Amino acid sequence: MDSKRQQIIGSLSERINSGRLKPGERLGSESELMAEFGVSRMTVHHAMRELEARGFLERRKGSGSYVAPARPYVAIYPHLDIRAEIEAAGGVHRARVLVQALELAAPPLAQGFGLGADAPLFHAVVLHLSGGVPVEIEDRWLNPALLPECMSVDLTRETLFGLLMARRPFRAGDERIRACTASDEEAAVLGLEPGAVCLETTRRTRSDEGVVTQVRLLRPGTSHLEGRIAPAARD
Amino acid sequence: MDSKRQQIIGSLSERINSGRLKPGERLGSESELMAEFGVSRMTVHHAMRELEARGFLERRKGSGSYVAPARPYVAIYPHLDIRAEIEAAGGVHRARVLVQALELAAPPLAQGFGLGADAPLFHAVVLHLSGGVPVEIEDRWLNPALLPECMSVDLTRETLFGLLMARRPFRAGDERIRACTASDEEAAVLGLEPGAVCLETTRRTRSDEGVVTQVRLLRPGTSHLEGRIAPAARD
DNA sequence: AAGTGGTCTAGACCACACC
DNA sequence: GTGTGGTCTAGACCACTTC
Repeated sequence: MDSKRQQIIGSLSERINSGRLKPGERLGSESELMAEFGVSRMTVHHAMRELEARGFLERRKGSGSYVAPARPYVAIYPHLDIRAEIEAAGGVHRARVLVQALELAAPPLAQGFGLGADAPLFHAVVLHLSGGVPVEIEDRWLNPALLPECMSVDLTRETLFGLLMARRPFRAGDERIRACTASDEEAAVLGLEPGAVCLETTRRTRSDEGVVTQVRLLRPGTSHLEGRIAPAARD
Repeated sequence: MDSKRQQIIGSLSERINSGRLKPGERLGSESELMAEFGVSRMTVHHAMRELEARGFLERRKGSGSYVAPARPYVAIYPHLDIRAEIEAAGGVHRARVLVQALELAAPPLAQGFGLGADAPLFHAVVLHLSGGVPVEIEDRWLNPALLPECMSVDLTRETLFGLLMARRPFRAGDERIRACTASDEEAAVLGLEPGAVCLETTRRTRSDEGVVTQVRLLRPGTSHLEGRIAPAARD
């Protein structure tokens, strides 16, 4: 037996999802729904409040409750942690460390981190393999102040992504995906023909203190990213 | 002046976000918080209920309220109308219709739509241009029952994406991104060298009644997709 | 048995929108 | 002024977890 609140939520959301109530249309007032469902006002109120939180309704004080405009859709990709991705696919993750050093970065890169041109950045290049097959080159720059142990970490056992998530949860970031061809060196590392087609992801994550890390991920073009489509979250 | 509910929400979420309360830790009971904040139980209750809905808390009847485990991060790509995307970039959208027909689809494709092999599907191939420059080939299959006017639509004036979004009879879907090379025909249409690198997005959207549409979007490799990184939404 | 969250009520006062 | 949603209260009963 559903609670009364759930019955109201179910009844109203059905009217909206079925299209019988269209975006912009007004619902009954709390008093009207109170009478219709035979419950107290607070019960109606909290049911509608929940529908508002879920993005089905917009409520306007002094005016009424209206069906919210349709939300845009987004594609959601959970591809952030290469190790988790490989293991989810039933593979075994291995890593080969190609670079792990403190380096003076090119000025535009250093500027992105809000550091002077003479401040060294941590630079790592790691080849990730699934069951011995190369799947991704990770080329990462990192503000060493935010992960002091970066030079002593064994990157074959831990991913920088995992470390960063545990130590330095970030707030937000942006990402770009494009198609490109591998350089001779990259092709050799990934075991591809020179000039082979690749998928490149560039990502930058920020916390309150500035840019945390910037990474370029290169995958063979034969691999693909898988995401799902859903209505955009509110906020 | 914040409402009491907002003060409670702010106070509790600050304790969680600052890390003073860690995932899994127990919060005070409703009665304790009632005393701490000097409000009635219902006020505490609804504040915590909202925090639970936002994914900060987990509440267990008979046990207590606990800080929810950290949410994983995901990359989020907006689903944009190619036309809106071009215009947002200051370009002028033009379309060239290469195919607009009802066709008998290959059996695996028809099956995906839950239709018999003898049921025709709507098939459209449209080249989208920005200021005369080709930016995308849209190759779409569509259940004609869900968009009856599909054969009479002027696809140079309206995008199928826009039409479908307006009707939005779909609930969810999946999407794949990969790098590939253009076929000779595709390269000619996009104005690229034969075998040029491209970015391919394949998308399938479903409603309660089955697959609504399946589309393959092909862009020159020089273009890129832009997304953002954020904590995964609940649900 | 004691404590927890889940639900519901009846009543009250408020700020705001609309006419 | 009337009606709307926003907020808060005090009290009640319930189902569940924990001991």
